Amino acid sequence: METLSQRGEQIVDEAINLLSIGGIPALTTKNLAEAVGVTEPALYRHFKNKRDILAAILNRQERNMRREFEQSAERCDSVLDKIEQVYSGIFRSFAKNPARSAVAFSEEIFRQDSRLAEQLNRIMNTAEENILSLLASKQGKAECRTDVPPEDLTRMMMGSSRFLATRWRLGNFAFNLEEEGARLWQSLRIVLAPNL
Amino acid sequence: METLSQRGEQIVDEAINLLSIGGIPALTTKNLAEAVGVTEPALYRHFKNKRDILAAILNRQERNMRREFEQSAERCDSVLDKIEQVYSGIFRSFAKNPARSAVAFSEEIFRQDSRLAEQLNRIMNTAEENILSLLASKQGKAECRTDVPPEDLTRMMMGSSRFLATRWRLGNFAFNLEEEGARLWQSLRIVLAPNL
Amino acid sequence: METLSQRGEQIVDEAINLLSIGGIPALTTKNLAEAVGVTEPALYRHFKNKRDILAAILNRQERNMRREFEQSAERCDSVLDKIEQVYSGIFRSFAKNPARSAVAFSEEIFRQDSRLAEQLNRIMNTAEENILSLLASKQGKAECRTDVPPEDLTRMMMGSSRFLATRWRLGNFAFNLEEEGARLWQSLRIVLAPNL
Amino acid sequence: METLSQRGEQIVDEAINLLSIGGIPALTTKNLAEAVGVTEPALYRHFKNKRDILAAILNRQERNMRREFEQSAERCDSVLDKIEQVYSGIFRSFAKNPARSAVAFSEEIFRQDSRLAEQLNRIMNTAEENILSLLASKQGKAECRTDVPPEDLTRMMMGSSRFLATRWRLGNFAFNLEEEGARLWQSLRIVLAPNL
DNA sequence: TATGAATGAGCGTTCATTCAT
DNA sequence: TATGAATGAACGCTCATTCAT
Repeated sequence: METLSQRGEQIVDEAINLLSIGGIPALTTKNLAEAVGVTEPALYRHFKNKRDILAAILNRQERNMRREFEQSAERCDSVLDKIEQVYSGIFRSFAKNPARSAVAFSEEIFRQDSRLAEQLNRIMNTAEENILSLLASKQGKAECRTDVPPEDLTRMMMGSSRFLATRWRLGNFAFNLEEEGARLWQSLRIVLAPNL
Repeated sequence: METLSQRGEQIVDEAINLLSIGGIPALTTKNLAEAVGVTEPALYRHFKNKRDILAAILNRQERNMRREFEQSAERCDSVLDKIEQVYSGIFRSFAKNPARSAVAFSEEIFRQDSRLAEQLNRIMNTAEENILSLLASKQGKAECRTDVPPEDLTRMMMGSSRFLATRWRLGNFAFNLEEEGARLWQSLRIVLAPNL
Repeated sequence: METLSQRGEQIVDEAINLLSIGGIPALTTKNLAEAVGVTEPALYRHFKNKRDILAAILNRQERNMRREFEQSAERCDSVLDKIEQVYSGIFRSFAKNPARSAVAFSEEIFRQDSRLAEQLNRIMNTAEENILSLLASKQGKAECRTDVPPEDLTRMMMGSSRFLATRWRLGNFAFNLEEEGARLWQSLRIVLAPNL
Repeated sequence: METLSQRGEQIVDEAINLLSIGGIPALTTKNLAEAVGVTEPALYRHFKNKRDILAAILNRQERNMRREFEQSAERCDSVLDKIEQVYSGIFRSFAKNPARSAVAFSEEIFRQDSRLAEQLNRIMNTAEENILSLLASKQGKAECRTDVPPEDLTRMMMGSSRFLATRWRLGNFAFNLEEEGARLWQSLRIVLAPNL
């Protein structure tokens, strides 16, 4: 988790960019060097190998996710508001830059390498735990039904949100993700509302 | 959609196998030919190119999915039972052959090629529509709450099920997918139950 | 020089066709079989290998050339008329089917194989000798200048005609070969006319 | 038309060599790399692809041709001398390295690719125009007959010279090209001499 | 007379990475 | 901190040809 040089950050920027635009196949050292404006060997000044670049992408992802949760925590009181805000934020950023959403769904690249897979798993765990701890709070229990385990509530929220985004990507961004996402969360709130 | 020769089917079998074990990077013509027990050029008697092999994998996937829905339709009366049965079937088959689950989550490989992406999208559409039409039936309306759009109910079912499988895969198959899946569906049934 | 079966002739037809349309790279056994409407191995019923197909093409070429000279010999009295007629016939057939002219200029393919090269050389020899013997005849001597060796006169006629066709091909058939060819022969007749 | 690195020039050298010795079939990246003494990928540091290597060969050809004309222009006064010198120079270099002549007659390889074909056409155009402009000069008009269009005179000179070389190549370099070439030009000079 | 299935050899090209400077 | 030059390994694919039927 050492901090990166400025060039290092730029490399990660461009790597994410390439991943967005052309998927894994586009993330070659050649393309990356070109995008950064240096030669290929220069990349190896900043990262031991390509895997480390992928790891750095995940680090960035993790940091962003953490920040998202922290910010939403400060902004509102309602637990469900906090969670929805995180997802509506994600939907908004995807909608603004559809290609960018590719990165979030590139699990399969990272799964090839066990260290990266673990890192990715940790990220999803963190997200899940964030939500779980919100639901477990006193306020969380007041806002949500308690007749089903909070783990399953979490899965419904995260799962349906992710699923919506997946469908949106696969369907070539044909529908309005933000609107549809808002509608989905309306439904989630009804469905997950406290039992009588 | 022409039917494949026996060799053709075998090639698809082995392709899925390779994809399961090592992901896309493992699905090379060399590995595939070796797995099938022929030389590389022999593959090209049965498929025009590698893309067509990927397309055949998706075809297989589609066929399987359709069959799953048809079989479950025959077996039980309850609409929710039918849907759950499809997913418990999937969970069971994943559990039996964890590596195999990779194929179901290889969306990003297929997204690189527009024709394949469309095919994949169609598959997911079909699954979604299958569920939607079950929910839209008279019996479906009786078994599920009607205060949220059926599209969102579908997303919750599909999304949370997929999410569970994703977590299972990312966590290296550490928990019992079938059990946890059953538990999830118990929760789904509670949450999606008719509003009094 | 055994005569070919009907299928054999058809194969040569289509081989010439392929050569015309796409040059040497297009003359693959796969393309050829497809054009003929059989499978690849079927070609080997009629020819021992690809080289023999090329040889058959040259045979065809040779036969055509011979016929051309024979026909022109019958038709007119003037020696120069006879020669010009052969070339204007060639120009006409090229103009009618420009692609076809490719075959006549595919020397380099044939040169790779010594047997084919020899065959090709024999064809050109025959043409040259045909012209030479016409020039050597009493009438030939009357119609042409005799202050330069007839070999060189021949080279000028054949060379400039071939050169014209080459330029036409390289320039993508941009000018009217028949017209320009007629003009060239007008000049040739002036230049080669009897001295004083 | 950027200038090549030293390695780049060496690659072109060896490419021409291979083309000379074994024709197009011999000009494979594998052979070329071997001839240069590097591995195949190294070629791609200097040329984007094989086509660009072919283009570089043509560039070299073009440069040589231009130089030839320039040098002959400086050396003598007579227009016909200048032209003959170019061709006797070509004959001499062919005679010195017979295989090398293959490159000059590899039109059909280059014709397969439209960009290369155009380049080749431009080369021949340049040669033709060089000669034409010499003939069109005041001195040219004095040295050559004017009762036929200079275009046709050019065709006779270029055509018969090329034809001689073609026959020489096809006949396996059996006769002395330089001598025979000199004889041909003697004849050309007689035939193309001013009409009294 | 033809086919379906396969093969050995080879193609041009790209990959991540290294080394000397 | 970067570059120019190169590499081993692999890629997807096509070639002419053969064999059993």
